[in-house]
Amino acid sequence: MKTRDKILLSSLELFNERGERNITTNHIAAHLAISPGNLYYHFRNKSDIIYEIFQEYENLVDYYLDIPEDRAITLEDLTFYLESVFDGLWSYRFFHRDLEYLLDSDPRLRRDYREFTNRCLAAINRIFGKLAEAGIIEPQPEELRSAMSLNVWLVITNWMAFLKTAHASEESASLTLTELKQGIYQVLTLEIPYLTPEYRERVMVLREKYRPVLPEAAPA
Amino acid sequence: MKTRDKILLSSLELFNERGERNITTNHIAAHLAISPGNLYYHFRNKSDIIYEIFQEYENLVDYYLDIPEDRAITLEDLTFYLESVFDGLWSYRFFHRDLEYLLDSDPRLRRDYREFTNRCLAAINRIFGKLAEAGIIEPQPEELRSAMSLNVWLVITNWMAFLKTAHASEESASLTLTELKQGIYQVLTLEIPYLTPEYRERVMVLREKYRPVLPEAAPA
DNA sequence: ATTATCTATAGATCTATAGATAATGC
DNA sequence: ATTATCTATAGATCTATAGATAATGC
Repeated sequence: MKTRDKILLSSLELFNERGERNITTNHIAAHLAISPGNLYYHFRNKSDIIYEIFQEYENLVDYYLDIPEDRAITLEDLTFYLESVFDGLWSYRFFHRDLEYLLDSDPRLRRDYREFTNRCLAAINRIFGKLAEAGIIEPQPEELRSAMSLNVWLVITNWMAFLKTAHASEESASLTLTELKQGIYQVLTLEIPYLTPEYRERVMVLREKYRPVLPEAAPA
Repeated sequence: MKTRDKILLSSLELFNERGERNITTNHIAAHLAISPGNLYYHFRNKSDIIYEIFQEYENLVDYYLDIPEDRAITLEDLTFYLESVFDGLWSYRFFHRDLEYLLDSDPRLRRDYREFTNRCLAAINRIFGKLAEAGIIEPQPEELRSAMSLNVWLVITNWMAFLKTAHASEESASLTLTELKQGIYQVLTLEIPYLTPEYRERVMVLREKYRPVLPEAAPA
């Protein structure tokens, strides 16, 4: 593998494990056993590395959220979308952790991320529309559907922070992909009141598979 | 005012305006026109300053979320709780922005914040219970009520990040308390399907007051 | 010839303390 | 006497570059 790609890969790994804020260009170079000078030969600075990693993330999610126009949607499709989005969040989990700082530091990233969010919201909205067409949920007015889509997005993008800050009783290192996917339980909770009688039971069974194991309130 | 209190106040102000990550002990001292040495006379380090500020935040929210045991809850109470929580978020808005890093840096804060979250979740849960008692929403099984409470919490604590990252078209500095409170619209959206016929219209009118003005998709 | 890499380092911070001095409260 | 403050600074990073050297591809 080319050094340039190794830098991107190691950076992602280190960012995910220890947080972007805790990783400097020195750390990345040291981890790869190359000189800092070499790293700066391939990238102008840390921001450029992050920007490229974001573009990978964006492409991945865009690819998964490509909603078919020509056919009806199924419960299996819905499961796939949810699983994929949480897979993406997991692989690039450093990103949302320091999102605000990253966007403040790089105008390109701010612009791209805003558009990315809009695409995701539009995709969620379209999924709600197709779920209604498929008779899985009751159709809702556009106004409500948009607000619901936004709530889905807020729950999805905040679930990991919740796990890392409130759930984990000790070090945050212990977070697993399985726990992360329990966020699907929370997303499906949002849809319960809108389910059609025909699908209600099937969705409840699906939801049950992701039930989070919440911690006891910590002892005083 | 005592220098110690001035340090706490200025720190909060600077953290909120420019982000905790961008503010060093030097910045705080310079802003107050005192020497760094003086700052370190009053606080052992930045973490200690943040910990005290968190305790203020915690006390404020605990005070607002004191749910009365002896009487029924009204729609005005609900409005008060929602407004208060967003007021608290606004006053200490730096906190959630860098939450994960802050908790990783200070075990006391991690422990306290976890308990704080649990108290907030319990309060939301209790509010749902009392709303049902008051005939504002339909009663729901405990299982569902807990999941709903968690979703409310996820929406509340992520709304500001959404505004700052996706909504704001230019600099993040422009965020206002009014925009922040439009998060109430999103929270009330979660409750719509559970409203009783008697209260449905009144809650919809209340919700309408907080309707967010969402941005157009940015031009390419 | 061009591309990739290393060594060495300047310059910019930041944290935190030691030690001297000034201000305050009995 | 005690509390509050300042000056000065050591020590630890981190970013980013200049300039030399090594490796690679025609």
